[in-house]
Amino acid sequence: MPHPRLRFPPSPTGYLHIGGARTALYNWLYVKKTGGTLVLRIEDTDTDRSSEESIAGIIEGLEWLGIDWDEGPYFQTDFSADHRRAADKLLQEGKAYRCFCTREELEKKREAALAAKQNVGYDGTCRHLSEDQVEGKLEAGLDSVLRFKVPERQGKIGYHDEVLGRIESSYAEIDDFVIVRSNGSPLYLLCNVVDDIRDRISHVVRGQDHMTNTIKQLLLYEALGAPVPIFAHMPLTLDTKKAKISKRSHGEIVAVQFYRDNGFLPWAFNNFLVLLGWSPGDDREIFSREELIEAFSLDRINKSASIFNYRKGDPKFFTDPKAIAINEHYLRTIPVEELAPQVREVLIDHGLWHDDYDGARHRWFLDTIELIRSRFHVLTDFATMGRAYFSDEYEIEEKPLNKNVLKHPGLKQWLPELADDYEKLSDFSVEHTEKLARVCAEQAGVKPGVIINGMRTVVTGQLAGPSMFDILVTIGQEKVVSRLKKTPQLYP
RNA sequence: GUCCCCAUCGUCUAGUCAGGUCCAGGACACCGGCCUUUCACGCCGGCAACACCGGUUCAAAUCCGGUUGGGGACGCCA
Repeated sequence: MPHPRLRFPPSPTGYLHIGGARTALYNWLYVKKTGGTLVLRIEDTDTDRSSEESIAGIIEGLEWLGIDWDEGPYFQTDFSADHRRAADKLLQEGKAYRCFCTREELEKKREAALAAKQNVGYDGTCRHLSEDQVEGKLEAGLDSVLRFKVPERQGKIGYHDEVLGRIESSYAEIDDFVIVRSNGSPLYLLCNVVDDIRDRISHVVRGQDHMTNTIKQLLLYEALGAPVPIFAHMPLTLDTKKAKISKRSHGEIVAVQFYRDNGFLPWAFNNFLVLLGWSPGDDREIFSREELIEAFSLDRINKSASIFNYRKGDPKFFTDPKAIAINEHYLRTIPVEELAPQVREVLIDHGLWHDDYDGARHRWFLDTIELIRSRFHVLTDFATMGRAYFSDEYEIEEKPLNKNVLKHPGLKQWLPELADDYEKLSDFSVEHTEKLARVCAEQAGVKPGVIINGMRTVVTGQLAGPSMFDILVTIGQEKVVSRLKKTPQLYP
């Protein structure tokens, strides 16, 4: 295999969802590993359901993930001449035939078969129509579709799947499938094969939901006289009720965009996705881009479906806990310089950005991220839990307000007094602020924790956070003094 | 109904092809402990699985058969 050529062929009928993203990722990884080419092909032949926004959304999603492609985007509808030519050829060569069965008739038969618990496939009504009969119906102006004529052969057809091994199916089990609509437009099964042949696709990596398509497409490759590519069918991703995840039934939680909007690091999300159905064979779970490309292989893709562990209404985890765990791992461990631009974006979005964070206060900005990030899970936490570091307008959370402030009425005096002391401090350092806080506690006759935790609540609005005196120094003398002096306003 | 695929902790998974080193390893989640001004990080410890039945074998998570369960497909969608 000199130069692998793979493709990601989304249909633009909605946003990019995690199943599609994972398929794109696996294709991308294989291409990167083998030095191959990735083709992006938009399969927009379903004109009723395809939309421009959807195309934009899918491309945006791929770009956010960092999944780039080498060719395309191609649009399937731009190649309809190819598809029609292939269909004509099949008809001419007797490998396809006109079928005049109406949708109504077909639907009726289908329902009857289902009700009688009979096989539901096409019964071949039009397969043996004589030329005269076909002419007659055509002259009568009847609509017809083109069906592929599955060869009448004994035995089985099959292929080697890189994930699943040998897959086969009896010829007798395969129904004559429609390849061209009555309006003349060719359908997926055909278009997809014609395009893959033209694009010289060598490897088809797609979901297991395509397995029956693959069997039919094998026939198409043969009929069109083209070599078949290598196939690898990935396991599906199911929900906790073991239903296939879909845009329709799961909504935004399965949309890639949701993860971008909720503070995921793109690479962290890729890292989560790749583990849904693949593992390196050892205990590693966190991979850099280079490590993952190096470790990836098709034959280590799992055979069985994985579950996207999203529990609706879970108060603690807004999505799969493992996804969050991986994201927070990256959030807390990547070089702060790498994280800073992404925090910057979030702060801009929330109106918390100051330009001097790029200039005079850049060091401060980096140090602040370093100080607070170990408690955060997603980027947006910098704008919510971390708000008091970047703005004077922040909320005091109710729980710490009650527990750390209101419970100790004395703080009404102690904290402003401490603020006076802090104001006089010429060296506003961790050592000095701590010393004064402890003196303050001693004079008040309370444990240092009372002063410290009261101060934390007043200064940050939060129940928990980094070491208190690091916070003070980070937020700065002036702001700390001013915030502490306002303590009495918190009491009713 | 027919065909295809799959089956290890709650979840993601290692181990299955080349049977013994597995009374099954890791991660997440959960529970406990240490650390600590809080919370988190970190560290230490714990809970927790080979779907079932039969066969082959000295030996089965691993091989074979069956059962059950789950999923997918069966469209003039992709």
